[in-house]
Amino acid sequence: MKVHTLGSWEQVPSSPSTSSSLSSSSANNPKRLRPLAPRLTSAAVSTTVATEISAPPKLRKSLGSAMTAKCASIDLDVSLIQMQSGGTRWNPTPEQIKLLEALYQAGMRTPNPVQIERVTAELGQYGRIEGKNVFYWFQNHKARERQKQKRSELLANAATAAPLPHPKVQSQKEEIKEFHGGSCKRKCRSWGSLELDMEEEGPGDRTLELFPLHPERRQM
Amino acid sequence: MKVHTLGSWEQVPSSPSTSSSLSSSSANNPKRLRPLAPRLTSAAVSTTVATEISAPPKLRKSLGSAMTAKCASIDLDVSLIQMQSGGTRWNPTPEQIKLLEALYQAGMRTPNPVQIERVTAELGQYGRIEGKNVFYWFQNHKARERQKQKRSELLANAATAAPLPHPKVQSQKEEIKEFHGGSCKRKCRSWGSLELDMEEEGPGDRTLELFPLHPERRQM
DNA sequence: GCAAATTAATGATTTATTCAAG
DNA sequence: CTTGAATAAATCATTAATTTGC
Repeated sequence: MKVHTLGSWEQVPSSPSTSSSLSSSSANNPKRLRPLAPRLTSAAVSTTVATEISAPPKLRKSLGSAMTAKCASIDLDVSLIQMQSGGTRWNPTPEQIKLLEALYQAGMRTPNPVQIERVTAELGQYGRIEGKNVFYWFQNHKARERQKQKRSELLANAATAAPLPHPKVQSQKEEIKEFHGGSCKRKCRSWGSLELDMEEEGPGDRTLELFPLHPERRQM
Repeated sequence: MKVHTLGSWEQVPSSPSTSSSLSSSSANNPKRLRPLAPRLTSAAVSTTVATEISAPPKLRKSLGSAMTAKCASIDLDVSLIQMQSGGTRWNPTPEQIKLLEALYQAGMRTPNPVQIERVTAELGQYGRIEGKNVFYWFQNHKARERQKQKRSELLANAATAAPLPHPKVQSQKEEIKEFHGGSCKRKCRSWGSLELDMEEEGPGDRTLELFPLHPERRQM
């Protein structure tokens, strides 16, 4: 059965839509992380594509009214499906975070589909989670760790005034590169469909979705 | 149902864990080493987290009461993963390219899962193709068109005024920012589950109304 | 104490770069 | 050289944490 869980793409246009805002996105604010204050006033302007769903102005994740969303040609009421489970973004539980960090520390960086599946399954014990969350988490964590480090490095540099040519911390790049140069070609993450086969156990809110598409078959 | 079609992957389970051998980032490399790190730890990373998150200084949310310090262990043993290597890369046929370009010209830029499905199915008539190919094609095409344009722009500029030794551009952000700041509410592609049931070359002749690709004129 | 207004974090997408097959 | 594939950086968007006025 395939549940064509339509990509959201267009959810409930309910959110206040912080539309424009300043966006200035300050070139660089060395002081601290970007403040980035999203003005959350009720401006509601967006007017999305408006091909469908003329949802109520306000209605977040509280499925109170059943708006018969009629996207494209799917008759399922997506509203229900969507609301109950993934309307909002993933919010990791402490346990999940702990595990993820442990894995990160152990060296995991860009898990492949299989790994993602496993991790997801494991973390699923502690709360709702999908493969993409795992993937994104690693992406973001990696990037932000790097960011953090870079920042501190810079700070240290400035403070000491004695710029170390080679900071003790030398980035994994070296290592990786070596690795690659050594033999194979780039590793390739591949977008597996990698679908978990979970049934509907319980209120199950697992909308299984992972990577964008499913790879068909080997070509060639 | 459930097509565990693992995408192409090619993992050589050889790499020794290299657990936490990360070093850090070299501040500046003239050559910009490429991090790139999918050679993931394929060692069994057993992580046991027996941490009872009893009461962190700042309780996150209503964590509920079902939190019984569970112990979790994730065993990642990727050694078995060795799927058939993904072979060669997609090589579009002229027909496919034609269609893709037509779609591009018609305004398609970042197709959502459903669109990708359709396009893939359609193009599948002319040769093997996977969803990711479609996705990548649009990504690349968009980027390269932009690149091209920028280049010509720059060239024009150079002709009129500055010598401009390096063709290296660095001001693309300007434009993009402007673009975003404009008005749009980002579209959001969402990773739909979008699962096709068709085995291989499923639909011989899907009449499928061609890519809607609505004139929605997304500002993109 | 509480609820709106801010701010800090961080999840989710998009764009820019880079690598390498053909 | 062209371009499919993949990752990193930048950015947008939402949520929790914190502050503020009552």
